[in-house]
Amino acid sequence: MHSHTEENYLKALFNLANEKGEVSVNDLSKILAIKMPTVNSMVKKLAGKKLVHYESYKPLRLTEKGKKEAGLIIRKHRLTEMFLVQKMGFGWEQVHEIAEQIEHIHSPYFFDKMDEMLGYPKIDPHGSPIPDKTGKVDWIRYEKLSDCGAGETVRLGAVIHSTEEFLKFLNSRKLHLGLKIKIKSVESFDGSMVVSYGKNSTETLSLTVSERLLVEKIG
Amino acid sequence: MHSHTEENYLKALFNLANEKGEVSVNDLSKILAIKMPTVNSMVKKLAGKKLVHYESYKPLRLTEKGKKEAGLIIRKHRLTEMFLVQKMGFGWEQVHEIAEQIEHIHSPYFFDKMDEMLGYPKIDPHGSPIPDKTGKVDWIRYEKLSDCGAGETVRLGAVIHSTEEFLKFLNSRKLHLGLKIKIKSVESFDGSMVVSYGKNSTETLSLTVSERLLVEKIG
DNA sequence: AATAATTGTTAGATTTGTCTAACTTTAAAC
DNA sequence: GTTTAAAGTTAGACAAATCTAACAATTATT
Repeated sequence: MHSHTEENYLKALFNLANEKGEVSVNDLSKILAIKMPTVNSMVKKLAGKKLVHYESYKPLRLTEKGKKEAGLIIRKHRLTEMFLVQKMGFGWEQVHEIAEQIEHIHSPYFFDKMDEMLGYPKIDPHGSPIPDKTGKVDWIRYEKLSDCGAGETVRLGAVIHSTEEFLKFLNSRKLHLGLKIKIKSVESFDGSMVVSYGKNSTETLSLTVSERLLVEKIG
Repeated sequence: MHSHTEENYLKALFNLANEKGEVSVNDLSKILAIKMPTVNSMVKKLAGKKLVHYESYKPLRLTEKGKKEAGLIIRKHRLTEMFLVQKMGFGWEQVHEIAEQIEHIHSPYFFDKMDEMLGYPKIDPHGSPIPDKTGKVDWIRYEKLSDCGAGETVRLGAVIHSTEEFLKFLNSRKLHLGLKIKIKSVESFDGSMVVSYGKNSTETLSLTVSERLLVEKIG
């Protein structure tokens, strides 16, 4: 089908589009750690395959075909992460690197089997939605914890920009998906939040952290 | 570490050496479906990395380093096959293609976890030995069923040249590892064998089949 | 032993994905 | 509204892994 390399470009385009809206050659270059001229020639190649809409000096956009392909790769990535956590006992902070490689495996049976064993999960271990078999993503509308106010109670639904570093930090604070969090107060000058969750503990979360936690309001 | 391509050459060299003793550029070329000049330049490159002993017009030999690297790749392949069969419910005829891809994943944790979940298996689903963590293989000395005689009773220990086609054939005859087989007679003119196993069944196995079944004599 | 067939090697072209250097266009700053 | 900075593009080089064509060495055949 597509090369390992092409798949990485598609995936990066997909993810960047969902984070920032418009995607530039420069963004792609930074995220992939590949120089701009290389990216430029590659997106032209992808445009030739009708995976990307490309016009000089204009933002990059995936075609419908490109979105579907990207969605299917991300599906493999997220199913793998879920499998690694649920069936192999890895921590949510350990699975990205491995899934990054396994997502390129070509074998419908393999991923279908994972899906089946996992009971057709809708989200991955970080709360991100798993695209369906057509590559379509069912976006869950969460809001950032940082956009919530004092007195509100929320449930932690997903984590974004989930680097190993950040996930280890969350582990150390016993912060996990599904956790009910009460916002006690918000410091207006630095945006830090005092919250409580779990065993009566009281914790302070910096804005850097609360911006990366996606929640739904409850009660 | 090494490229995907290099790993495939090492694995092929290792397997060929264990099947035929000496390995030629031509053998490698055929097994990898890569033209001889390409193979020639590649083995020189591997020689440059001290993985292969190379001299013009002489048979190819893996160095100790090469054997170790190859053993570790084969370890990953066979652990994966075992995992797919034991933990994911695949049939022994379905796992080769998938393992062929997963063997190139770089992640000690991933394979260690498989190993642990499987209880540190010594053989794969086809009876081939799984190299240890240093890449060393503990060869099991089986003999071919075709080398056994009438009246002998044997246990099926391994299958060689196990293509999907062949394994499906074995499935259809209910032939599986560990099965006790009694040799009733051997046709001298074509080498075919009349055997019995399982539920009193009587089967005839062609030489083509009995040459690919490795057994140990029992009682 | 001479000849034919097979195997191995060399040389040079091709593709993919990368780079650097130089130039152009668009956007930002003053 | 110039000028400067950032982003984008073009051109050309390069490494990895492949190929074909031509030639050389070894092995097999008669």
